[in-house]
Amino acid sequence: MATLETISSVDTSPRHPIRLVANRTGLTVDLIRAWEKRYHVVEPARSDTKRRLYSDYDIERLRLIRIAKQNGRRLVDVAPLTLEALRDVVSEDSRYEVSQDVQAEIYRPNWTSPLESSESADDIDALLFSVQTMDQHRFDQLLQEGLVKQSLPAFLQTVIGPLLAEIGESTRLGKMRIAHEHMATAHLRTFIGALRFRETYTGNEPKIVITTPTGQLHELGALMVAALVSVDGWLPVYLGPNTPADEIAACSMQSGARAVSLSLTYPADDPRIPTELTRLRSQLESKIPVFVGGSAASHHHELINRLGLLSPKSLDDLRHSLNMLRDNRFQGIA
Amino acid sequence: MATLETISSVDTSPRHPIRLVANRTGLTVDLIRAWEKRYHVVEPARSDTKRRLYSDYDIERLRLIRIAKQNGRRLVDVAPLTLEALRDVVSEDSRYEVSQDVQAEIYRPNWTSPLESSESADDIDALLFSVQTMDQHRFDQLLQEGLVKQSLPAFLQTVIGPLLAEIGESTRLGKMRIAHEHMATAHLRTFIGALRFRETYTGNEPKIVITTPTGQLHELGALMVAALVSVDGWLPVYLGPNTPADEIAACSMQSGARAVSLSLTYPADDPRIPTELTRLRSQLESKIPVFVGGSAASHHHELINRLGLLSPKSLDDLRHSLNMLRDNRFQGIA
DNA sequence: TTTATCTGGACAAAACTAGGACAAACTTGC
DNA sequence: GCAAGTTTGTCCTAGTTTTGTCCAGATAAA
Repeated sequence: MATLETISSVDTSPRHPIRLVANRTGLTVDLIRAWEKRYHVVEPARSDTKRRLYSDYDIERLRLIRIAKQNGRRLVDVAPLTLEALRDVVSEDSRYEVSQDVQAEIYRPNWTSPLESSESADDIDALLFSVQTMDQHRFDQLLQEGLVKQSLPAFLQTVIGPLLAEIGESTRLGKMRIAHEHMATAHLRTFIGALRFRETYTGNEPKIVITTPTGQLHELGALMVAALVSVDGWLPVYLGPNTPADEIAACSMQSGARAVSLSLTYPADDPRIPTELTRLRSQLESKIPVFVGGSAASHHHELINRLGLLSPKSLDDLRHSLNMLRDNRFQGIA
Repeated sequence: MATLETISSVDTSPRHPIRLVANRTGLTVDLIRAWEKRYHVVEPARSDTKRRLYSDYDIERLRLIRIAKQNGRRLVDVAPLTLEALRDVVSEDSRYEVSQDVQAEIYRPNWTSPLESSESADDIDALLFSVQTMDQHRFDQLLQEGLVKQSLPAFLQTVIGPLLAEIGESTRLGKMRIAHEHMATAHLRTFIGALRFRETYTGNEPKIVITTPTGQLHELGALMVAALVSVDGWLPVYLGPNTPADEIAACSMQSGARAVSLSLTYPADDPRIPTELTRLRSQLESKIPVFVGGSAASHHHELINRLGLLSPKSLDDLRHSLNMLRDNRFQGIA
């Protein structure tokens, strides 16, 4: 499992002119030079005409030093530190004394994947670090970057899922504040929500209603599903969290949806869940499959089987089933 | 919208005269020739009378080089790159920074007065209709169009605000289903959330923590405030809904926020509100103003006054107070 | 004829470099 | 609490490199 301490390697080849460094770090050109002159904060390579050439490593150091300064550190103190030491300092400054009354709210991952490459672990570490330091801009940046590196489904499974799990766990254990979790959740909500607009829209896509049932307030799992299925040519009818069974059924009928997907995360043992699922199944046409996923789905294994609902084991499993359904090769309901 | 990985099968047949290239790229004719002379940025084919003939490929390269320059790259560095390499460079840069020049071209806030109310009313009707017919695509389209017609603050005040009120009222009266409200809310959440990314980020903006207190689950009001204040040069630290007072205070301190803004909508008479507001005020430094807005704020008028909180009468009122605060001319707390 | 483009070169603005000055903010010693 | 020293961001000068614009005279296109 990813830890906060792992350091991701940073490119040290010198190639960036000073103006670009200023743009990226938010420092002025003058200031970067002054820091170099006085404290050798960074010693960039030079071009053959003496122009400064900075590496990614330099930029990252400057960025962190800027944050350290904002946290009240003195330049003399942080100037000689290595990148790793700087990260520690910034992290320490932003870490708060752990609150004693750790709230019982457990944020569980949705459809967590066991697969986790070391590369993704680095990404997750960087993301967690930016959450702890409340560096929102960096957090968004890392999300954008991560998405470029791999396909959307892979990104959701190897980065976003584990990230949510780690944030939830850290918050539960008191290693992270609830405020940090809130910030991360709000940004992820925006980020994942925006993903759906990248897809084309022809008007002929089969529709799928995606939401969480009454009492389930965490919507990120459902939203991930919405982003995911739109890749495979479905049009998600996304209703957000906390939708009563009657409304899900009514919406499915009005929109002519071919399927329904629900996400269960917290609380896992909400007594309303059996009632709601039963109502939903009875009001929907039987040819419309209902998928139930999320970390709390396993708590209702018996109920799900009894009602003839479907419980995909992973996001990939869900995609596969939906692809079959879309192509009329679906035999999920015996 | 285009897919993520557009394959670059750009036409390389030479056919465009230099004037057209200048118009399309935004460069001057002289400059294009100078770049060719000095760095062989593009080596266009020639007509039989020595006229330069550029291909689509050339134009695309010139366009990208112009952007790379605005991002702080030097011409010598980017001139020899292939189209693909240029795309990589530009996309890498755009993830890390927002060039002021480029941004100014894209987004010029025009402080025009809001359009006539009858026009906005038409927009709202169209939006409501698309909600009732569950036409998500149309709904998004109308939101995008509406934003183009007027400035962001005006749009939020004359369209989004009234729209939310109307949807809430319709649902309460049973004229609209809960499912419709959910769908609209989910889409608005995505839409407004994405608005914040249009703004530049320099790292020097004063911060403002924006959220709703414990028990208040509706976040759209708070999110609107976040979008709004970012126009005026604030950096919103957005925590989503339902944040305990202790967490708001801790977050304000860690992020070094200059202000806090809360949104109260439903339930209006939640008994936790007085406790939470009192706790928050006592834990925050007194120099940090707390703004309390939203439709339910008026229910707590007496409490707000007693605690020395601020209750702006409108979004404009809030903006005005924040502008004063940002420029250190704030005298809101007597 | 009028307008657009060509070549080669001149020139000026902008950006970068090095070194240093200065004032505001912050520390330290008393 | 005050004075002296230190730290730190900003600005200035002067010289160099890079980059954008302009000009003149010639040729081609409209």
